[in-house]
Amino acid sequence: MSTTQMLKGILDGCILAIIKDKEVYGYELAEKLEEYGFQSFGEGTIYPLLMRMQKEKLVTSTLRKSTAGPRRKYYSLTPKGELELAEFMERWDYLQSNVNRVLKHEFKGEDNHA
Amino acid sequence: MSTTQMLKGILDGCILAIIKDKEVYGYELAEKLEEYGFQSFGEGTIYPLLMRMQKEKLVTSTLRKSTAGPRRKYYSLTPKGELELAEFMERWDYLQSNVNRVLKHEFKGEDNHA
DNA sequence: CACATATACTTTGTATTGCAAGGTATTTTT
DNA sequence: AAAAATACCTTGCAATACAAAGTATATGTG
Repeated sequence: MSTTQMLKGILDGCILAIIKDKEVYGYELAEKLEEYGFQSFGEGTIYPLLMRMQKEKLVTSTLRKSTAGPRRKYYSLTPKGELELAEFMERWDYLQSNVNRVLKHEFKGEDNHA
Repeated sequence: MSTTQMLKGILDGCILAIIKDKEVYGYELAEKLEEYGFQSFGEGTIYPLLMRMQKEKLVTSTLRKSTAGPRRKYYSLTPKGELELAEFMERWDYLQSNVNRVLKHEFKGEDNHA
């Protein structure tokens, strides 16, 4: 039971959302996630995830020169990725509702205005 | 990317919350979760989880006779379990905020009243 | 009583995924 | 030339939801 486990299947969606907003490269992504309040993510988390998403054709990548190091791999959403993001948001809303209901001991359909 | 993955580390907390409300046995738990809006959970999910939580001393169990089958194993929270539940709720709030911020593209500290 | 059915719990194995650790390559700075 | 920062990749591990198959107990039916 840790924060780590709770990110499973959720980090994907967050990354899709960030990429949709703006083309991003991996190294930059870790920083962005922190700006949104998340803990700091290591590279062992970010890169494999991005590569997995590319394999599933949710994102595409293009290499671009950097002014301060090796070339960056910029990722952007594919149409399939946009669809996946939309589906993720639905799943997330659903999950949120259910968990919050459990924590407040409200059955579905019950309206329990405190 | 599935709903399954998104439950990791969250289902624990939900079960703790349900048990805190009222002593519950495994078979019954699956039904309860559905009442809260979740999909139906198989036994391969519920039982191992309960046993794991007992191993971690978050819950205790007592066998009681049933009128309609073999004895039921009723679970209730230990003080450690209550603490864990409280910590889970904090983690959950935190996660919820962060994910929702990402989905709305609001940085932390930014107030973005539409 | 024998047999089916529903209830109730256990065990084993698998797939997914976040993450640490170690490795490689490129650019700027000293 | 050497060091440091940037940027990406690979391997291996641990946690966990879940399916599948197994075991045992109570009730109901012929």
